Amino acid sequence: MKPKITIKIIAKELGVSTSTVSKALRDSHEISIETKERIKAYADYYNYRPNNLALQLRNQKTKVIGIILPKIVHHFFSTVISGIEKVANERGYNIMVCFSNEQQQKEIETINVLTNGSVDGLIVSIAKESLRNKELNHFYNLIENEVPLVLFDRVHNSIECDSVIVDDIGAGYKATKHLINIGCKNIGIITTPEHVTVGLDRLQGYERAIKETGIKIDKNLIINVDEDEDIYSQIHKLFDEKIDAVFAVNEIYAATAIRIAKEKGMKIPEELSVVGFTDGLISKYSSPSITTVVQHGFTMGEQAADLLIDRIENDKKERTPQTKVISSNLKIRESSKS
Amino acid sequence: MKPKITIKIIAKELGVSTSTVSKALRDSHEISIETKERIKAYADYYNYRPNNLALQLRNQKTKVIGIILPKIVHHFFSTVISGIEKVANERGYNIMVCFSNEQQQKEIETINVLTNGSVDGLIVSIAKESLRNKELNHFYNLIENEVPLVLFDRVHNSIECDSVIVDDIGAGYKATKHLINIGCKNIGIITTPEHVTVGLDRLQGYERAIKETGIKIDKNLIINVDEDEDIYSQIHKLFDEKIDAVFAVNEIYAATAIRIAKEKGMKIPEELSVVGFTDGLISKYSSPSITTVVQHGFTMGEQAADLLIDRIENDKKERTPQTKVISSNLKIRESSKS
DNA sequence: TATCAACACGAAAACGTTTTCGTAGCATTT
DNA sequence: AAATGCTACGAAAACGTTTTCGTGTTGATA
Repeated sequence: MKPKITIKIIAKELGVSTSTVSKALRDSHEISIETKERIKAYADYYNYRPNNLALQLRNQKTKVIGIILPKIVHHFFSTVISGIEKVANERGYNIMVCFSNEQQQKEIETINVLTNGSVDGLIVSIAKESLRNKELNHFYNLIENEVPLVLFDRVHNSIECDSVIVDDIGAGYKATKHLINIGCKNIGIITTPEHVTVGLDRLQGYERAIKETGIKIDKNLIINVDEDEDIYSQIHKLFDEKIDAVFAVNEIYAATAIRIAKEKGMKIPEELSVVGFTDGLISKYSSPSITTVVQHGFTMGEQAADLLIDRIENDKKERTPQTKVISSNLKIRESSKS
Repeated sequence: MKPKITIKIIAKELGVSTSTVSKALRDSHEISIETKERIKAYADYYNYRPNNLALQLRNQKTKVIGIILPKIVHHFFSTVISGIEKVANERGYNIMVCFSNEQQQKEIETINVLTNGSVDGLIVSIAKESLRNKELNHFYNLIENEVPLVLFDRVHNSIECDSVIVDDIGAGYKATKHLINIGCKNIGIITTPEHVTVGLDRLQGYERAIKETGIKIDKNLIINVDEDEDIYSQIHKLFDEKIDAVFAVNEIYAATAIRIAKEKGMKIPEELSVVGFTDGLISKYSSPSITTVVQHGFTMGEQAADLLIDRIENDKKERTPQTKVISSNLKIRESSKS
C-alpha cells in the first residue's frame, strides 16, 4: 500500500503548521482566504482524505457497529444484516460482522476483540451453546461496562439491554389458529429442543390455540428435533400418528415434512396442510409453495440498528432498556388449503 | 460506555512511567521481576486490554479486511463471506462487510471510506452497474495506490489484481453433458442477459456440449431472463417447445421450471430432467430435490482471503496477479434421472 | 579509587488528527 | 500616546500504544 498523504506532509510542503492545515481544510474563519485556497488546492490535487484511525482515536468513537451472529448462511440472519446495514449506513455507521458459530468460546473472544476500541456498540444474537449452558457472564460484563448492546431474536431476559424479538408466541398461535380455521383436527408440531426459546415460545402459541378448541394436547404430536441427530428420521416419527396438519418452526423442517408426506403418498394440501416459519426462498419456490410465518428480518435489523445508535449517541440520559416486539404475519400459500 | 483502563492510568496509579508498564506487560527483560509482577497483577485485576485503535494507528495496520458485495441476502454471497471469515479468523483478521447494492456510486463511496485507514485490503465482487457502464476507475485507482485487492466471481480482466472465479464454462459444459449422458435430446437453457458474464459463460459451456453431439443449437431453447420482467412467464415460453431437459443457471430459475412442469403435468425426472446452479437450500429441500452445479462458495471465500492476506503481508516482493479458478462439480439428485 | 558493565527505569517521539490557547502584528479607538 | 481589538497563525496537548535512546544507581573489577 502506497503511503497516503497526511496533514503533516501538506504542512511541511507548504511551510505552515498542521493546525493551519487542519483548520483550512475545515474552512475555519481563523485562516485567511488565500492560505485556505492554497492549502485546499494542494490537498485536492493530492487527493487528501483524513485518516479514519486517527479520527477514531481522537474522537473516541469509531462509527462502527459490531454484529455477532451464530452463523450467516441462513436467510433470516442475512436479512437482518441487510436491515442493520441499511440504517447504519443512513446514520453514518459501518458494520463489522463476526460469527460465533454457535460456540460460546468464540462468542466471548469476539466480544473481547470488538469491544477493545473497534466498535461503538454491539448487536448480537446469542449462540446456542451460551444459552444452553446459561453462561452469560460475558453479556453481564458488557452491561457492567455500559457497552451499548442490542440483542435480537435469541435473547435472554437476565441481560438488561435493548432487544428486538419476534412475537413467537403470537406467531405460533396465528399459525396454529390458521390450521384450525381451515378445518384441521390433528395438528402436529415440529419444534426445537426446549432450551431454544424461540422454539419453546412457538410451541406455547401452538398449545394455546389448541387448548382454545377444547382439545387436549397430545404429546405424541410434538416433535422436539435434536439437530445433532438425523432430522429426517426424527420428523418421520410424527407420521406414525394420525395427522392432517403440521406446523414446523422453520423452513427446513417444513420442507422435510412435505417430502415425507409425498413419499407416503399424502396429497398436500388435501390430506395434509403444512405451515412453516421464516419466509425464505424454500417456502417461496418449493412446490407446493409453503404457507409460512414471515419474520420480517429486515425490519428487525432496522429496529436493532436504530435502538443501538440511539443508545450510542445519547450516552448521557440513561434510558431504561427497551424491547421491540416485531409481530409476524402469515403468508398463505399452496401448502395449506383455504 | 465506561472509560476503559489504559496504560496511562496504570502508570499513574502505580507511580511508574507508561514505558515501564508497556514493557512489563510484554514481559520485557528490562523490567525487574517484582515490578512486572506488581504491574501485571494490577492490570489483571482491572482487566486491562490494549486499545485496538491505538495499536492500529501505531502499527499502521488494522488487521481488518474489507468486503464489498453487491448484496448479502443470497446464498452464494453469504457462503463466500463465511469462507472469508474462517480464514481471516485463523490468520488473525476481522472482516468489515459492506454492500454496494449493485450501485456504482455506493461502491465508490464504500471503497473510499474503507481505504482511508479502516482496512488493510479489500475483497470485492463488482456491482452490476459498474460492469454494465464499464466504469472501473475506482478499481484502477486502488491498483494505482497499491491497495491489496482480490476480486471474486464478478471480475474484470482490465483490473490487474488477484482474483478467484468459477469455471463457468466448464460448469455449463458438465451440467449439459450430464443431461446428454442420461439420454436427453432436447435440452433447454434458462440463462441471464448477455452482459452478465457468468450467464454468458455457462451458456457457452452448454453450447459446446450440445455441438459435440452433432446437434445444431436451437435458439428457441435458449431463454435469456430479464430480471426486471416477470420471471415466471418468461420461463413459461420455454415449455411451448418440445423439451425433455432444462439447464437453469440458478436455483430460482430451476425451481420455477419445476413448478411449471408440474403444472403442465410433466413427471420429473421421467419426462423432464432439470439441472440447476448453486447448491443452496432450495435445491436440497425442494421435492424433487434438484441436481445442481455446486459452486463451492465457501472455498472461493477461503481462497480469496488467503490471496489477500498473502498480498497484505508480503508487501515487499511484488507477486504478479494470480487468478484462481474454482472448478465446480455436479451434485446429482432426484430431478435428473440416472 | 577510578572505571565499567549491568540493571531498571524514564523521556520522548511516533502514528494522524483536532482543538484550545497564546501571541505577534497591525489597525482602530479614546 | 496608550489602550483595545482583530486577524492569522503556531505551539502543544490529547487520544493509547510501542520503542529507541538516555541515565542514575549499584556492584564488580582493575
